[in-house]
Amino acid sequence: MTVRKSKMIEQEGCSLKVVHLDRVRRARQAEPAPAQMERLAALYKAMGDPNRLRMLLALRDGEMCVCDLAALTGISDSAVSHALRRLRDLALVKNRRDGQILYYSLDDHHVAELLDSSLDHLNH
Amino acid sequence: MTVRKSKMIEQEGCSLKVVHLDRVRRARQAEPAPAQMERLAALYKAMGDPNRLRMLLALRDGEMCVCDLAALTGISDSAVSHALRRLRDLALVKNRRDGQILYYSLDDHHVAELLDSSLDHLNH
DNA sequence: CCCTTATCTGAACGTTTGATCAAATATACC
DNA sequence: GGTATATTTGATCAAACGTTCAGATAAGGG
Repeated sequence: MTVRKSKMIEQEGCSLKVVHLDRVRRARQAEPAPAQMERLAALYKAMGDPNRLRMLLALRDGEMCVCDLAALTGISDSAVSHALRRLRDLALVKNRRDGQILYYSLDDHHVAELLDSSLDHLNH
Repeated sequence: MTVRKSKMIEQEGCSLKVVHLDRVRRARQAEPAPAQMERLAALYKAMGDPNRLRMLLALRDGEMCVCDLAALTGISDSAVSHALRRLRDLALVKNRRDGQILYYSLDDHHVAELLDSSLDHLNH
């Protein structure tokens, strides 16, 4: 039964083979809370899919229905619905029903700002 | 042989079943160039993995070697190396060799700013 | 030159993902 | 009620993903 290096580091009890333990400790302390980390990673992962990203970007200009988004992305209504549910679970979008039609929009202006600032950074 | 709805829309020649064709057209026009879209999605996808995200966040405070990042994340050196290659291919990180050790850092201040602004948005 | 350390590479493998299909639900209109 | 439209749901499946392992490469020190 071998004790793994990384395991030992996690226990903070050993500096075996780690080149800059101080640096690692500092990084640990500067880390956001695990819950925040997880949320941020989940957000990025959700936005990391081209179709979902297209939907989010499109919704910056106003609400759209499932059908519209299917037309925009070229995937089926069902696929769009699945994608929207994921975005809704992450509180990135919300919807409003008008008769048979569900209109989706960005949940909150922070989402739009996040997307906008990312686009800004893309253009150096 | 059935012609699919979305296919027809892509050809801009038909409004069959699409509820708001005007809205879809507008979204299309407002879309960033495909190359930009792909890059943005690739960036988000890369940052969407918890271990890669932790590495990027850690590197905001200064360079670290592969070993350090393995200690931080708890995954093997090899896994870290694979992850770093992916981040390097996307120009998110760069490295500098000092003897046997490779020091990795964020490629550019825009990367740090992107991460920082995302963290800001998390805190409403 | 051999040995050690730090990192990289490629293959393998289990897991997750995103799309599709068929069937279910919800709303509107007759 | 019945039919039509809009959307959701659950199952399924191939493709993509992240990790690990074993072996390769690079650099330093005896």
